[in-house]
Amino acid sequence: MTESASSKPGSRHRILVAAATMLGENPAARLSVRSVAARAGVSTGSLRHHFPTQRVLEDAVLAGIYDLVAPDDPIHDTDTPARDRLVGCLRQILAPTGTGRQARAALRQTYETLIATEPTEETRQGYLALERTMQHRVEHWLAVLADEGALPHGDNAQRAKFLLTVVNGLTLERALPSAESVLVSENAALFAAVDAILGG
Amino acid sequence: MTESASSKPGSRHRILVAAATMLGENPAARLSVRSVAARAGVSTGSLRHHFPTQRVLEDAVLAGIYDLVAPDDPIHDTDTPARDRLVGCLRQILAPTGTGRQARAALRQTYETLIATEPTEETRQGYLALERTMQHRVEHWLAVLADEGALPHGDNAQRAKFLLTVVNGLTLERALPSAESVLVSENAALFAAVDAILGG
DNA sequence: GGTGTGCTATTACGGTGTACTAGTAAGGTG
DNA sequence: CACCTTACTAGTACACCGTAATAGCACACC
Repeated sequence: MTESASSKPGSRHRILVAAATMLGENPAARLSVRSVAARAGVSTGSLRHHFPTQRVLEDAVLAGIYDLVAPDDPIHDTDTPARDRLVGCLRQILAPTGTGRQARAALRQTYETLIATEPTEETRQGYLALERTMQHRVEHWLAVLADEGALPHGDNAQRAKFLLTVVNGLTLERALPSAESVLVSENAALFAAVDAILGG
Repeated sequence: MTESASSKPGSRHRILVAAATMLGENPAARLSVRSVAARAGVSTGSLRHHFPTQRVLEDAVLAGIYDLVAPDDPIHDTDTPARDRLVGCLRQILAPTGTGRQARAALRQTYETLIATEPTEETRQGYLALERTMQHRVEHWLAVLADEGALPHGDNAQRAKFLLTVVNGLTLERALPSAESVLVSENAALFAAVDAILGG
């Protein structure tokens, strides 16, 4: 879809892929102005022109990381490590939330239908159904990883529940104010959660 | 107990009170080397001699604050295992949320002041201060556990952030409909999160 | 031709944490 | 007394950070 855009060597795009790559290599990377600029082969001034502030850069990376790193369900892409795949899948769940105003709007939806007042039995069942599909989706991913030996056999239901709790926390935090961009800590949280599953 | 120590005008103590005072005046203060050194009337070199790294400084002042405020914190109950203690402490910050209608009311509060509309800068700063307090509290718990060897030394800030993300997820889930009692899966999630920290 | 306009590179400023060196005061030991 | 060791302090220096300001370049448009 960005074929015309990628045909142009636009440095904005290169900056984004550089930052996303760095984050992929090291989830706790700092994405400093100079390091990203150097990686992208541009100068800090150029970077600052496209992304006036660090927050803007990080949010942009966060918004675009899915298209750049996880185009579609990557659970079967055995080229990349299992943990990266699982993190990518979880991001898929987290993606529709968006950031900033969008995240608040998304939370507004669930708040008004489920929390503001005692939900009707119908909406309640609707949410529970959606939650179950999420649960099943995550469990499916875990089953795939377990089949290929990347995950010791165990209570995948409980594991999935834990992962969804983390995702819920990130969803809430996306709508809440934050001192810095959620990008880094969110990435770290996802990897920490996945490592807790895979390593334990 | 430090009466003899406080009788000596030792700069170490002055540094601690300076840092604590700054944190008292503004919970979001940065506690930079130069600022607390200037506040304490010492040089950066002197500060670095007593507190070789910034983390040591922050942990020291955090320990001082919380031991002075809450000396009977369950984190110090060395009779029970570390993971149980940490889970108990996390429960402590999860407790005021309540369950059911109460949890929805609690979430309603934060929703209306922070998410429903773009929050004012004042409320934003207020929330960020509160979040920082939580962060410091969890970091203090982790520092205590690290001191007694139950937790390998590492990036406690990131660990605390992860734990708070899980707590946020649980608070959200407390307000959402759930098929089973939240307490069971909640317990599992807390232990899973704590084990992810302690075991990794 | 001019003249904007978008993009880039360079440089600079103030901030951070940390490392290093020199100097000083105290306290023991010959 | 002299001497050395130790704890402490100050000052400076380094590398990095985010951001702002400036100047140069290419290209479209009138």
